[in-house]
Amino acid sequence: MTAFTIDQICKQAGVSRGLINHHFKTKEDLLTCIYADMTDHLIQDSNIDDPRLQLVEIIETSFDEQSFNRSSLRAWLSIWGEVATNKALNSLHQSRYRKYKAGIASALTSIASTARTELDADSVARQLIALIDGLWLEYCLHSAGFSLAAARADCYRFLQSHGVTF
Amino acid sequence: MTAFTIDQICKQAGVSRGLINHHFKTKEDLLTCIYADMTDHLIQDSNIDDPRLQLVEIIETSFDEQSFNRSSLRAWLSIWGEVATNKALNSLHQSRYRKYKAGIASALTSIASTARTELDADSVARQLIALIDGLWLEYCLHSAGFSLAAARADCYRFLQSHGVTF
DNA sequence: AATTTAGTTGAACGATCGTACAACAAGAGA
DNA sequence: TCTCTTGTTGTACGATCGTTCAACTAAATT
Repeated sequence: MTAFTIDQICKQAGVSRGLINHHFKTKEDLLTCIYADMTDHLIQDSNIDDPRLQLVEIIETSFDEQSFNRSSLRAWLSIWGEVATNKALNSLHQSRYRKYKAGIASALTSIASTARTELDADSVARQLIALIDGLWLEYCLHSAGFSLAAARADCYRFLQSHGVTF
Repeated sequence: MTAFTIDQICKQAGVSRGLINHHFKTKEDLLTCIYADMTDHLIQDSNIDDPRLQLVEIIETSFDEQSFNRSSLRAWLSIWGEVATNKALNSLHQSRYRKYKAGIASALTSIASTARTELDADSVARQLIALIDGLWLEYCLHSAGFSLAAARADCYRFLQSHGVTF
């Protein structure tokens, strides 16, 4: 049951336990910083104009092996547990999710308007986020027979089924 | 950081700590039994003939407030952590997921053949599972503004976008 | 009636967790 | 040079974790 503990972090990072305690007041603080750092790229204003490429960037970075490999699962499990009970981390999660979803919905609306297709942007954005999270979770939970490439392909297929062409 | 501990289970269940230890050799054993119990309905042979209603049943039971409410999140977080490291629980998860996905893909293929539409059943099944898991996770992590009814509606919209009518 | 088995309790154990703290090194600013 | 801040280490403490175990109750079996 090797959980996401400070000792484990120290061992992997090669630093002392006191150092982490110096930089992060509590473990709640540490988890908050980790969460903020891991989700920064999702809410930053994109420097890409093409809404299609904005969606591509989200999908590619969401399944980037370097930042979201299987070993980061334990961190996310701890964060999710804390989001469910910790008020501060929960409100941070709420606001980030809202902005994240709004950005995707905006890109979808832009694409639909040029393609002259009908689309419930908010619902599709929510579905895409859930799809990304669910696929990533299943990728982490399956040691074999589940690749990041397949997950990415599923996301693209999902968008194509809503008229987003690449 | 009130995790999914035996003490917490005892308190909520109103039984002693020794009783759980008597029925479950280790905590790994307990988590395995919980996992098996919570996923039994997903792999049982359905007594429903209509493949559309099979999918409806999966979606409805997946977002059933009585069995999959927010308080079961901690159990799932523990289980997922164990699936990632524990070999026995991992192989159980693998086999259950395979059967779960195969059942959905079979229903989708059946629907597509009668509707004479093209469909990558395996990919859509994988997407649906990820969608369900992702929506449920987001439902648990959002204290407000996210209802089980909305999650169900998203699943039905997803299926409709693949030609499954209700 | 005697014995075995299953159900149940609570206390005790080692291990590990997050936190607090004293101590030291090094560099910046006065 | 002296002081103050910052970075870093290691130890120690109290709380809590999963596990073990002795003990008791009650039903089932012989």
